[in-house]
Amino acid sequence: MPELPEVEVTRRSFADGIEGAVIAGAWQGKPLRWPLGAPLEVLTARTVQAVRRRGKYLLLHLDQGVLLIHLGMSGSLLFGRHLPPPGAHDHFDLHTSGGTLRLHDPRRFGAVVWADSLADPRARKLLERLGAEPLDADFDLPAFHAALRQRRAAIKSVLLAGDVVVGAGNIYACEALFLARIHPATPAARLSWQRAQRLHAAIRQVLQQAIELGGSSLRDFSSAAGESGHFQLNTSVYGRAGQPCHVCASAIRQMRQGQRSTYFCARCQHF
DNA sequence: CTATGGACCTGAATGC
DNA sequence: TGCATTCAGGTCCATA
Repeated sequence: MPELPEVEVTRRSFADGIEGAVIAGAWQGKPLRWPLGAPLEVLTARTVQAVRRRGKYLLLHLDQGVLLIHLGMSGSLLFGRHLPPPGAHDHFDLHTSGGTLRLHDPRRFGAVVWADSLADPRARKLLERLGAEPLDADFDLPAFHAALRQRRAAIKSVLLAGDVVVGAGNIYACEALFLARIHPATPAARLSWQRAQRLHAAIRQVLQQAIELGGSSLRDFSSAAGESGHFQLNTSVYGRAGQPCHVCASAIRQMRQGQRSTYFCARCQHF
């Protein structure tokens, strides 16, 4: 479930508990998407100074170096003082004086990567192509519109690529386009200033709202501790193929764009 | 350079 | 019931 809102809610859920803690050691299970890039021992005795987020990456700033964590498609983090032994899909444990941070990731598209600093080529390779932070001031409309004008690809694909603006994955890209009443297959370059403005606002609104909703739902997810606890998505279009549009009641449609499902309302969303 | 399709991996849901 | 196919919230990489 990790798009920007879920990553941000996850970050907030353990940042206070781990900041200032000292790492006692770390454990790795099966390989993740990329190797850590250093012996596990580089982490030992380091202090976690801050937990930040860039796009869908979590950045654990240590007193020496930085740990980049990505949740991939199926990853989630658990933080606690007394975790059970790692299960089949737990692949990384960071033991600290404040508790253990555990990466659970059945598909293993996630990653934990160590770098000397954010200037380290290993970190830069992962972060340098990322687009604007949608909830920050640097996500400004003129730059957004200018970037879109240079892309002939479908706007949905451009959003997913994450090099114009980060954070909206398959769910929230569909939701934002619905809110902005833009057809997902519209070439990005064809969006007028006004429509880019609607999309700009929609992206922010959808992500911000999901963070607020995610807070309560994730809390009950962690208390369920591995139980059914799937949090309820309140979507307008995503996953609603065939169901009536909440605005116009026509059936929500599903199509394929770049190997991903896109959901949209053909009546509300225009080219 | 941009755009597109394949790759990575596992489990759940669907289809015959 | 059993087995095969499809699909899933991401993104890097090779290829046109």
